[in-house]
Amino acid sequence: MATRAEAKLQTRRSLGDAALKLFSENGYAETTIDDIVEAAGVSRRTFFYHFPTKVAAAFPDEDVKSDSVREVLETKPDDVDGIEHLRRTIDELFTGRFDELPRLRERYQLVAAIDELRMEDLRTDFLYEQVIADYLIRHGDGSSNSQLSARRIAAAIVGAARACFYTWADFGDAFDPIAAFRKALEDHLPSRIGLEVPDASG
Amino acid sequence: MATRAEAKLQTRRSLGDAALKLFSENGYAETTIDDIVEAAGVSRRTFFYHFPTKVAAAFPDEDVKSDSVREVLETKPDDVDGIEHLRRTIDELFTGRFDELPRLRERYQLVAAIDELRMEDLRTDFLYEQVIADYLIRHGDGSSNSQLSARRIAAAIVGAARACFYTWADFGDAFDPIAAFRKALEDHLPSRIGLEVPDASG
DNA sequence: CTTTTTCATCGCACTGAGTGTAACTAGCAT
DNA sequence: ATGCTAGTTACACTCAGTGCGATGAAAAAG
Repeated sequence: MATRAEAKLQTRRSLGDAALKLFSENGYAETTIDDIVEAAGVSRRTFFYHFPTKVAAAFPDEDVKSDSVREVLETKPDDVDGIEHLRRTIDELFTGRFDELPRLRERYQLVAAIDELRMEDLRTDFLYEQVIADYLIRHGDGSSNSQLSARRIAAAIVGAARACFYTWADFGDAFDPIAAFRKALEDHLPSRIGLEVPDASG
Repeated sequence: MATRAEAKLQTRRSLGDAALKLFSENGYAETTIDDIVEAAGVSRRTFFYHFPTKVAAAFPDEDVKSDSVREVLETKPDDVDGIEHLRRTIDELFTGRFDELPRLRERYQLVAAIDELRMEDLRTDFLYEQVIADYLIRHGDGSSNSQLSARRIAAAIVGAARACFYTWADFGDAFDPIAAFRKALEDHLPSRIGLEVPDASG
């Protein structure tokens, strides 16, 4: 065992791997935390040192928090338009998730199959949806229609991201999720900040 | 106490009311099921006879299941087009939720404010999203782009419904959620079954 | 009106997720 | 070498949710 940080990461990986393996083999409900820690060779309490909940073990690399995205959105460079800044941020956020191929696709096939994992995925999706909606609402005129548009756009974008992920989990290399998402982003993001049409047309 | 059915409904209402009251006053995590059943004057076991989980008590009138929507979708009349049948079904599903005004808006303000309730709301939303996506996928050509379009459309529609609800919870009578949703439905549903453009333009 | 069945309610004991606390120990900085 | 930090551990606890069986009154059957 070398450095402390490595050892920590090691146990986290062990727990995540064991969890994913047991979830896929025996089912989510049928797997207890005691099963996971036994397979990983650590104590029960250690599990909760690394993960706040049972489902969280299935997403051990989920580090990007919605708060950090909020911060990025607030530090807009002066030379880019507000919508363009948003577009770039979302684009990076989406494409950044594809760094750790190919285990990602295996994971998402499992996420698509297991209810509880899909719900956790949906939970984080919704956090991003809120961040985007808040950003658009803040740049709107405060009217109900402006708020509605903002919420619709945010939901459509995040929903499109989810659609890309699941279609990719289904079709694999025959489908390019990044290109598909970029197209969706173009479709749904208005060209300028004074928005009223939630779905732009080419 | 008259009929058994009335008494049952009475108990269910008591539990739902007590839960909503305690959630809003003391917070969700701070409210235990023992608190709820004490306030409602029934036993702990009775709670789980009426509701499968703690969150479910906040949605005591949620009877429409996604399975029943699936059935409706499968019994398409011959004289209407597939997309039109879908449009009508979704429209009815959405507008049907506004039958029990005005307690609905009060409830949704709470749902918007409490994380755990929003998640439960999102859970049912996603069930509908899957039903719609499956319907569209079944009518597609089986290609990855067809599946992607189906998923995007379903996500955009259900997301728009959610946007309408939350905007309505915020603005109240100054905002007409039904009209807003009908417009969203027009925007996102393609005019015919051979779909390739996820977002139609008027 | 009597008998039988149904079912909403209740009590009890149990599993499993998640937390608080405090102790231990190996890596780390000075 | 020494004190500090932080990953790990054991124990005890709360609370959500389940299984099972009992009760009593409404409802149906005779």
